[in-house]
Amino acid sequence: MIDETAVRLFGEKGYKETTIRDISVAAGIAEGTLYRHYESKEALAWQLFLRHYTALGERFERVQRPQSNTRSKIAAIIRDFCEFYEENPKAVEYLFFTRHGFMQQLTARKPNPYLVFRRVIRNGINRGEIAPMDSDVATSMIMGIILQIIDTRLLSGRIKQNLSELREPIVAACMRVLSV
Amino acid sequence: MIDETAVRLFGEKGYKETTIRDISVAAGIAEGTLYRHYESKEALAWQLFLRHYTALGERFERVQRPQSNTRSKIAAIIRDFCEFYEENPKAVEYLFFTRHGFMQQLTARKPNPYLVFRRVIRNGINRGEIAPMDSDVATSMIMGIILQIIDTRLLSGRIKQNLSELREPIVAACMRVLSV
DNA sequence: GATAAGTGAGTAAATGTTCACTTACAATGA
DNA sequence: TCATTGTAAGTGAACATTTACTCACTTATC
Repeated sequence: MIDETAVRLFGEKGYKETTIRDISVAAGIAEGTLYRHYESKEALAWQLFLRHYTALGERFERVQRPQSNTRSKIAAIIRDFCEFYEENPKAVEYLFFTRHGFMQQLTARKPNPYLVFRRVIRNGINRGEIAPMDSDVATSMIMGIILQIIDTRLLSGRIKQNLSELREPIVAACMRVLSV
Repeated sequence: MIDETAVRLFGEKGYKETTIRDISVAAGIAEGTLYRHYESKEALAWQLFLRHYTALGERFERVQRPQSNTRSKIAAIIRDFCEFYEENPKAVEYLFFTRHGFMQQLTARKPNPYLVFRRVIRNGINRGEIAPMDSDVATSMIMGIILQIIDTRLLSGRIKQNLSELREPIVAACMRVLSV
């Protein structure tokens, strides 16, 4: 309960603007209770970030592996991202839209969605299944397409469809970016 | 001096994590001085946001107008965005990466980069110069491609090139997304 | 009965804002 | 030309509020 509430509030309002009081009230516990589970607000935020980021990386790895060619690997990851968002939108908002400094603190040891994605793209380029290009640039472009749609939906409300309804147009656009 | 310093700090650290003290020290003024120019910290942040967001919208309008077809209008806007970022990276970071709630408070009265971009895309679709698609989704995809490259560069340092070096690959990728 | 989990008033530090006072300077009048 | 006056800008100590965190004490669980 603490964890879900904290992720939700961090995602909705941001780290700094979410207070321990906010979390404890929303989770229905006392402020002191939180410190039985986490050493500090910072430790709470970091552990939640790492847990969800790693979980997403593991999912990406799991869905791309059984696919035989680059095109279907990439499509599988994008579809999985859409699904993950529908399951846990607040986690995605927390991971990608909150300006915690946690991205910089990541090591390559644990599953990392960005790196999984990049490896698939890089392999695709090496095998000649994708037009040659900088793999970091390509990965950023693809992630940007997805994330900005989510962001526009959230902030402006101009996009009315669910992400799952937009899944195939997103896949198609990403394929065009990679010329695959 | 106050304005430049505030935009820089808001962009680097975020609104909430930037204190009045931070700004006044960095700008070399007393804390009280700030309140001779702005009514509150919130008013400062909002006015700076509006000023830069409007300026970007005006630029987009100015560079797209003389172009004769949709393809070159879009290319002109994207190139101008890259240029704007090189001129004032902190402003871009503040406008697009800081989770202020200001996007929601915008009216359509003043020049708005998103809406300029969307209108060009929409007109292109109506004239048959772009494949039919939801114009909000298309606009988000294009902006996402650019913004995520900036973001990855900033947060992970994996992308080493300047944005201007990546300008033409970005334009090409956006064209492919719009099938134009 | 021992260990873990829960509680919430209390604490010290941080932060946005105020205000009485000072400085800068342009306009006015002799 | 100099003195006077009015206005805007600058200053930073003081203030009230917020906030992360602590701790002595209680409750639950095995």
